[in-house]
Amino acid sequence: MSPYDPSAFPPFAVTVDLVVLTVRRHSLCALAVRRGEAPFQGRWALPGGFVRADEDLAMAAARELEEETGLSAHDPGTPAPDPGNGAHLEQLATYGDPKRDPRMRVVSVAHLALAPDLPAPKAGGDAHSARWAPVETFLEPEDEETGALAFDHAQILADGVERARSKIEYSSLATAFCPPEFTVGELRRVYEAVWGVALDPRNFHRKVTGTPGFLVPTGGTTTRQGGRPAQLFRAGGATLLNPPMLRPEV
Amino acid sequence: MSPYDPSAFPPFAVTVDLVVLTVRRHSLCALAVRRGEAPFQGRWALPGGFVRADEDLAMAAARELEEETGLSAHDPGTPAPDPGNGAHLEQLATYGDPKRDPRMRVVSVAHLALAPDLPAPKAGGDAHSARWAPVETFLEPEDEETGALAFDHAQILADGVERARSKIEYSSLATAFCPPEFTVGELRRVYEAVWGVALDPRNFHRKVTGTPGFLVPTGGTTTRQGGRPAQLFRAGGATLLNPPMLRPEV
DNA sequence: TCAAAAGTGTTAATAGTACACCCATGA
DNA sequence: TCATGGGTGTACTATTAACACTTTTGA
Repeated sequence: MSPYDPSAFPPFAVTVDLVVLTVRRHSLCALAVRRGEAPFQGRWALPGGFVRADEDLAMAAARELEEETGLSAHDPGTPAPDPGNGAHLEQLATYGDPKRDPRMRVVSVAHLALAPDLPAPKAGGDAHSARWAPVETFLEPEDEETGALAFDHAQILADGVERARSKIEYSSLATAFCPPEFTVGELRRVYEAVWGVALDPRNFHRKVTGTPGFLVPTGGTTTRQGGRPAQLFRAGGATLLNPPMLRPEV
Repeated sequence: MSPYDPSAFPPFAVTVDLVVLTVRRHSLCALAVRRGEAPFQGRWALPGGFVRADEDLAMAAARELEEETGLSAHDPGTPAPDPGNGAHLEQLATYGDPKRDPRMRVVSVAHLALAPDLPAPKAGGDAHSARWAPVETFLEPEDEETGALAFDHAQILADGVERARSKIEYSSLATAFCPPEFTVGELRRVYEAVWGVALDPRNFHRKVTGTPGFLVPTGGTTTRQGGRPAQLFRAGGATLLNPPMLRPEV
């Protein structure tokens, strides 16, 4: 066989699908859009679309993210250039089962985006309906109507959630769910929402403030959570946490 | 825009490329094949090929692996069904820069395979030349002739090596580099080769034998490494190590 | 008898856990 | 004044790192 014969190859469509996660009201939420056409018409799905002919995969994902949410994306490597409305974006995995789309052979390169809770709902470039809902709504749907994502999107979402849950253990990625300036308590509530556990506020405080490069104080304080004023922090330069945050068992 | 219009989409070729790693003579080695045709004719490249029209991505990767090495693949989830010549195989990442192949738009879904040192060299289904070489040969090539992989394969290899290096920290994946039965010392030399560090044999022994489910003794012993006879072990059922192996700094 | 690798014991330093306790604000 | 989170101190435990020491083989 000739492994690189350019003349004879089966044609594929390539799409990007997005797992967009945020933390709202103490729970981890994902963005879903309602499908306007067959197949799976009327069902909820992950946002996504075709990769264009001249476009890199990361570019396509960033474009789709911007179209759906108004968020600009920044690469994992570089710190947020636009802290106001930037989101973390990284490639997740690729899904290529021959039967995953009933119409044709589609390979989808899924991406994972993590965003702070958006003050503006969704900047709808398109007029289609979209919503944030707790990930359990889609992963353990009680009702086909409100849950049960189209295609293999439930699997993609599950993989994205798992990636987020494990990656905040050993990286500073949890700050991607926070506004540009945030308190230690707000960061702790992100961990609690993503992991679905309760953490000791005292030990958490010592841990994150004691990890060099994780948080840098801005000098300001806030009382937006009530109680004693809390120091405000920005995300520091460190991306890898050593030692990691420990996710409680059970 | 219509995100799922099946009639108008740019056609892509989809390939799988393989980062196949093994440990030989105390160093981490990768499999490369020599390209017989343009572009990059005569240069070394990662093994790979087109995904067929009716084939899943994992199937395509397993097929290419078998064609190149004679190794059967087993999924990360399931324990090796054929401990004799099975390899660990998992998806790595997808590379889709529009210019990564000068001929046409090719999206490559890279996979990572980890195999024990093969007694038989390579079962060449094809007659093309192939070789194992230390990963540094390709990642820091002193000479274009012997190193310098084709396309973006140096980046793919670097990503695969990084994945392997980090994953043996918190999983039992290092056993994929070992024969079906192995000693603690052999497992330690795998860690040392992959990380490029020296580990304390005494603490390593306590650590791996004390982690439940990591290793199960077979009852046999061997003196194939010289010195006092060492117990033989098989890989246990555990896939996640908690607490993880710690990679020394620097 | 010696070298080489396997394996055990011990100890000091480090890091995590569980809580008692105080602080600064708004209502 | 009280409730609410923010933040510090401290004792206890678990894990790691360093290394002395014994065991069992082949040469």
